[in-house]
Amino acid sequence: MASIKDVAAEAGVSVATVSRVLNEHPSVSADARTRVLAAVEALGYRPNAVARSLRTDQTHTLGLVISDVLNPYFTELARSVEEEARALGYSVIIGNADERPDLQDHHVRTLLDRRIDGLLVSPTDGGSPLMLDAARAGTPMVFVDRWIPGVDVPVVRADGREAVRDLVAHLHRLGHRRLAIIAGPAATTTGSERVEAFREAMAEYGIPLPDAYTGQGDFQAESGRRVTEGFLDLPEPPEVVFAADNLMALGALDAIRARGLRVPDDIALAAFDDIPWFVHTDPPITAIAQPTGELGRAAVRALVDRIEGRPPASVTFAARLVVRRSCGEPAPQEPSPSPVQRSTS
Amino acid sequence: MASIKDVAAEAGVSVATVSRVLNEHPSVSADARTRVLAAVEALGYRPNAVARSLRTDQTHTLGLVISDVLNPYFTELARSVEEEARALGYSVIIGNADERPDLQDHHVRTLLDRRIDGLLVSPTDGGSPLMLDAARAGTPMVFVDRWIPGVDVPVVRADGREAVRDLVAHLHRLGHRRLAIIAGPAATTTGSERVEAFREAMAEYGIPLPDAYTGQGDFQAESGRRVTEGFLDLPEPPEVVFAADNLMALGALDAIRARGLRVPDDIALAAFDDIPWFVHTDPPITAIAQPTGELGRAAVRALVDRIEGRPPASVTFAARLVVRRSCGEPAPQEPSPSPVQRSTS
DNA sequence: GAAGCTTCTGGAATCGATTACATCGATGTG
DNA sequence: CACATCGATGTAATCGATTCCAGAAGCTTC
Repeated sequence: MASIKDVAAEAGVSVATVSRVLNEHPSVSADARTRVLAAVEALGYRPNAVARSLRTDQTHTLGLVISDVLNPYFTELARSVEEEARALGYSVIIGNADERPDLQDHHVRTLLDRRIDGLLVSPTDGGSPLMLDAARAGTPMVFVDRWIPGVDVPVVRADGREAVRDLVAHLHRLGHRRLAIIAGPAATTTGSERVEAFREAMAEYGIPLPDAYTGQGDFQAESGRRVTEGFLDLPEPPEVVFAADNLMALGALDAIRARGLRVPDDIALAAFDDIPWFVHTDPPITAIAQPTGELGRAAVRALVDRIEGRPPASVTFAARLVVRRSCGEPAPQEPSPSPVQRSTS
Repeated sequence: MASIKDVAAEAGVSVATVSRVLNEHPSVSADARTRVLAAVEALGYRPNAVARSLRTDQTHTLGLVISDVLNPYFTELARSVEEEARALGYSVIIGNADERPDLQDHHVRTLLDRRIDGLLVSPTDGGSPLMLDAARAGTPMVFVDRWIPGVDVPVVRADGREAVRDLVAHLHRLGHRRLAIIAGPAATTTGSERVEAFREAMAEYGIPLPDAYTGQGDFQAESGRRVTEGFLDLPEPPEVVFAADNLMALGALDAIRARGLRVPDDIALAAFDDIPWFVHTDPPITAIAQPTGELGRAAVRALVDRIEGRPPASVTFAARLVVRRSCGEPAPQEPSPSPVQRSTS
């Protein structure tokens, strides 16, 4: 592959001049510029990003470490992150932690070794020493969706508290009193916050959340199935199961279906994180929707602000309840195209 | 961030010795080794992958350019690719083309600029000059899922011909005669092949595939909706709609639902590419399943073979029909956990 | 016509690693 | 004892860019 030296030779100038042309430095004669551009064209030359990064100490690359690519929520997040980053002149390298701290560490390490300019993380756990050290050492970093308390890193996330309260109100209005939750890992903020919000909202209606109705999941479908089976085995099973993410809701649906039970007649179901398929499941699932695209874009902007020396800001969006039929009430007319719509930018 | 020089100074040796220790070169004294390792530990030193790549001309990185991350099929593909690559000591950088040739080009260019060791592509179109040039110039490359005819690049894919024949047999047995298809872009192999296979299988039953029953989609949900609306507007609408991918099936479902029609009573639906959610849609959707994980892993192995100087081989897997209720017949008992199962490696 | 300014250009240092080659002391061999 | 061999180490070149610095050429200006 042609290097800058080849271009310089072909154009009859020095490598310094070639570099100047490539970087649009003002003091290059028109003549030299055209000769260089012609040589670039002739040789099909493309600058070596590796060499450039070594010299400039910038990779124009962001790392994004997410907890699970297979989760449509994170997929959409990743897409919007890449989109915004591209618009700002950055590439994105995605690391999929699969909810495993060791894998998360692997990716963080690999990304730091590559000297990415900044890191976007949705932590799987309380934060490994590696990540905390990096943050302390000044690696530009922003938490998105989930965060780690006590670390001085901007957070871009959605607050579901209000929406959870709306959900509990909705359930209460439908007459449900025995509400159960499939929680996420307590080590994640989204894992603990959603239970907290649920418990608090229930308290407002004087409903307790007994331990038996609090199942420990790990944000994966399989755990949703397991926990739901546990609920169904109880002497007095809950009337509603609220899954703290969409994959656990899928698992719950599997478990309910395996018993031959029906939603919402035998048991109601709701989920955190809305996805297009929820419109077409049997029945359509009531969910709490996050402005995922906004989240991703805001996170990138905050990170790039930090990288480029501007003060980054934490941002919190609001989530909102989307009522469908899985909790009992006939759904209101849903504007048909909305949940499938995608930004086509 | 500490460099190899700092480590050398700290350990009281030359950078060459440090490098030797790091690369497990045999001729290093035990004494020097321990001093270097201590210095590495003390400084928290991590080798700069950028500098290393520049010198060795290897990045230990694969590029993966897929057509659409939001499509669960490609998400799963990406996941298995990363998994296998990691096992073989490589990282993966994903580029999402969003079914747009210009974006595909952007990512191919960026990846080549970064001097990735090899490229895995599921082409969105017939192949831009850039990609073809790269292949011709000797960049290790493997096509996965989709490919470009006439280019000397190994292909790892699934052959759906047999499964499509099974599908048509299934539909015929149920009494359906007016079969329509929402095709993918003709520029993609999967776009044209699936229509071809469908047409041929129908021919075996003496059923024609009129133009009015062949809708042109682009593998996105919106096109599935649009095409399906066209079908429903026909004086004699089809009895079955077969969507060439899962997102277009989602769009079709939207369109059917918006008209207040029911599946399969008013119109039957089937899709190419099976996803976990198809078990829980209303009704569960009959689909053709690809061994997606196998595909990803085999593609990585072929690419790494090529990179490391071994002869790479094309591989073709078989797809299989998964019958559910969306075409009319009561579904056979489906082993409950299977479609949600994930490789936990 | 000399001095002082621009404008353009090239030489060379530099980023952080790897690695060919040279060196040096210790050991083995005839 | 002289010489070859071997293990351990350091020096320096190198990868492909960017960029500081110095110098050449062309203009102004007095």
